Amino acid sequence: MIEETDTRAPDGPPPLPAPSPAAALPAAAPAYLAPLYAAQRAAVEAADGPVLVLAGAGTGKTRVLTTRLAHILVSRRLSPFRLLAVTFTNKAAREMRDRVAALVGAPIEGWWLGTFHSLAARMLRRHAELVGLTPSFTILDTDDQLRLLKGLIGDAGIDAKKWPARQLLGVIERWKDRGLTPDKLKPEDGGQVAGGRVIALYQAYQARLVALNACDFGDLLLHTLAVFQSHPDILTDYHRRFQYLLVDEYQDTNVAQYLWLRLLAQGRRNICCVGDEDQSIYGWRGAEIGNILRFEQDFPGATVVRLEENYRSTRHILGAASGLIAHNKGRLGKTLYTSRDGGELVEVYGHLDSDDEARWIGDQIEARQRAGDRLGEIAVLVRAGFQTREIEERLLQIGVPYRVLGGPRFYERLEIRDALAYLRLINEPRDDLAFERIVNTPKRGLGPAAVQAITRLARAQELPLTEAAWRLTETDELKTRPRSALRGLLQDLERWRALERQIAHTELARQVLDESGYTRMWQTDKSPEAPGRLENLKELINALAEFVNLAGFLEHVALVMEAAEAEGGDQVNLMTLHGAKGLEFDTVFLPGWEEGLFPNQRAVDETGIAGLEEERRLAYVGLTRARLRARISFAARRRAFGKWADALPSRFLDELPAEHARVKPAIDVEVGGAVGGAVGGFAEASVPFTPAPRRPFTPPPGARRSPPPPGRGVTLDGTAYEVAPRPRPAEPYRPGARVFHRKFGYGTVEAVEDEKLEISFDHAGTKRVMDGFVVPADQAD
DNA sequence: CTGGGTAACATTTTT
DNA sequence: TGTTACCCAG
Repeated sequence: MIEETDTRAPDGPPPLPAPSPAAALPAAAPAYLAPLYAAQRAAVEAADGPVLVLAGAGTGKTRVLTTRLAHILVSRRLSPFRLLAVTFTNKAAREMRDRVAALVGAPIEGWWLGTFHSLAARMLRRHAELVGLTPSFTILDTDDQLRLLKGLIGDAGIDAKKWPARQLLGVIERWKDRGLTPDKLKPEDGGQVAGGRVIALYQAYQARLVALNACDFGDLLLHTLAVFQSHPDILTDYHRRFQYLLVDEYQDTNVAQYLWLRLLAQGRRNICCVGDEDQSIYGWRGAEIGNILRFEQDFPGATVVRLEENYRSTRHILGAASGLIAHNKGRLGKTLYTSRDGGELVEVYGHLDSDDEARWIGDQIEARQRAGDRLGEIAVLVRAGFQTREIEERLLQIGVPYRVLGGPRFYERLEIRDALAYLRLINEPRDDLAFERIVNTPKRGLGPAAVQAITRLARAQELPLTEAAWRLTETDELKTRPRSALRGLLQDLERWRALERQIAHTELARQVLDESGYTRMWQTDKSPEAPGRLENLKELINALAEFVNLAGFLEHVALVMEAAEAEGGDQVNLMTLHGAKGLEFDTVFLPGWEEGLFPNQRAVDETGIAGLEEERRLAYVGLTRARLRARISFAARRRAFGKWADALPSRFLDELPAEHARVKPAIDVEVGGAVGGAVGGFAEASVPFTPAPRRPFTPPPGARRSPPPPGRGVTLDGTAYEVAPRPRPAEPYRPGARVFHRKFGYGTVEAVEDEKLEISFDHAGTKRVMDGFVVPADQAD
């Protein structure tokens, strides 16, 4: 039987929140319950048994989640040790920790809170031997995985050109997402991938991981799952421990995670999952939207609570988003409503090309700034990371401060990975990947030939590379020079390992980087990025200081560490739509709504209608990030791989309800209202999958392109144009002069050499530029 | 073995 | 356009 607290609005205006069981609470309800409305309160108070909270965008999900945890702790006088809370990102985990602490009035110590991966890693450290690992196992990242797999692909004689490691790793990871270890696969599951040898490759890959005493991300879940399944006593222990389970972003869980949760929930059945099927955007990573759609079958007797009152966005934004998402099938169906009326329509702007679009975004942001808005309340949300470049360039040029969220991770940087490889190798001598990475970094004369000799011996005798290297130094196979270089490295490693027990790990790290010559390598490097790399290494040591030991730090790095948040201050936020989930801003720009880019062509090609629906959910997520205004835009041509490519307006534009969205001309023209069709009439109404004939965007009459920068190019109609640089200045520039460059912004002249200038730009580094391309700073337009 | 050169290639989204 | 992979000369 299903008990459902339903606060859905019938047709017409939303009713007052219906009285719910929660309303009958004794008068002495705790203060933290007061700000909740009925459905929220129901979600908080339905503590026992399975609970599914369907939380629409902006309905106060986080408040419900945190209050629920606080409520369980307080009302049950429960020890935090008895809680297991799973979030999707580390950031979400931190936020939850802080907010619960604020509600309870004290920091909560000792509860199991984190991502699936970090929680699973924590468990696996305790039971590593049961799956053939030691507790100090290494967690590999994508780069390591790829290098490992590349080696195996070569060994198996698979054509690496035809089967890129990336793709094969994708196949293996999707299997892992579904809980499929090699033994669970039938030969036909491999199909013709890698000439029918993927499964064998998968097997070899797993065998290598065990030999390296390593795990990839998927293994953290799968190994833990295997432990639960083969050791009921251990599972029972966890059942006893965890009285309440809480899962955020349930729509983004994959099968392996689902199985993991189900096993843990078997004990007490107190599992609360929170999610929104309309915000499921990780299908490409193996997320199964079916998990949330099926919750009531999986957990019979579940209480289902719907949160549908949106507190975030204006009616128009909500209406536009709802109209769009209504085109999806396979929903549980929620009707979000808001009591807030009015507000601006969602505006749609067409541009001639992506440069214009970027320029327009810059202008709009400056206008908001003039209107007194904070830049931090503005976000530009793009489909793919590369889109930020053009926008960044423009913002740089006009001097609008911005930050890019979710850029490259800290630990993905070259120098950090190198440094970590040293530390990993000290921590785990069997870590061949780390060994390979640093044998010849910095250069010590151990090139391909030496490495090959080590590898050959390691293979023949089934030894880790470190061990094989030791033996090799005792033979005369290597010439004396490389041999003594190798011996030197091995002795250093031994020494550092011994040192680890004696000195603080931060000091150890510093010494390792120093004595290995790694620091010196960057100090003597004169490339412009070298100073930054040294900076990052310093930061690495600082980060290290926050951990009790090296092992703890290495785990943190693999699972948690993110790029340092860009320095504070009031800045515009640039990020991908995926990265924006869970955030909100007053003003949101959504550029690049073009067929092929958004919806993304590959998503549609690879997964068909499911992919298209996921793209649509992504659009929904984007729109619902906006509190006050959302501005969508598209361009008729966009730079791709440095070349211009034509683009058609996204079919999603046609799906925006006309009463909530309006097409606006982008540049210098007055056109009244919509041009036709649902919103814009940019395209024929599209039926998913019959790629409807799409009409190219024709700019509104009178649209004026901003003047092209000096240089050569091709205009929209295909004719080549050439714009001469401005005439040479009458007076030559002198060092110290302030100048402005169209692309790089403001800067100071460092050196003058005939008509060539060396300019140190405020935001774009030092460049050499012809003087005709800059103007004195005070003459900048 | 190293470093500089050119050619080919890539862009979805991330724990 | 920007990065990486491979090739050749020193």
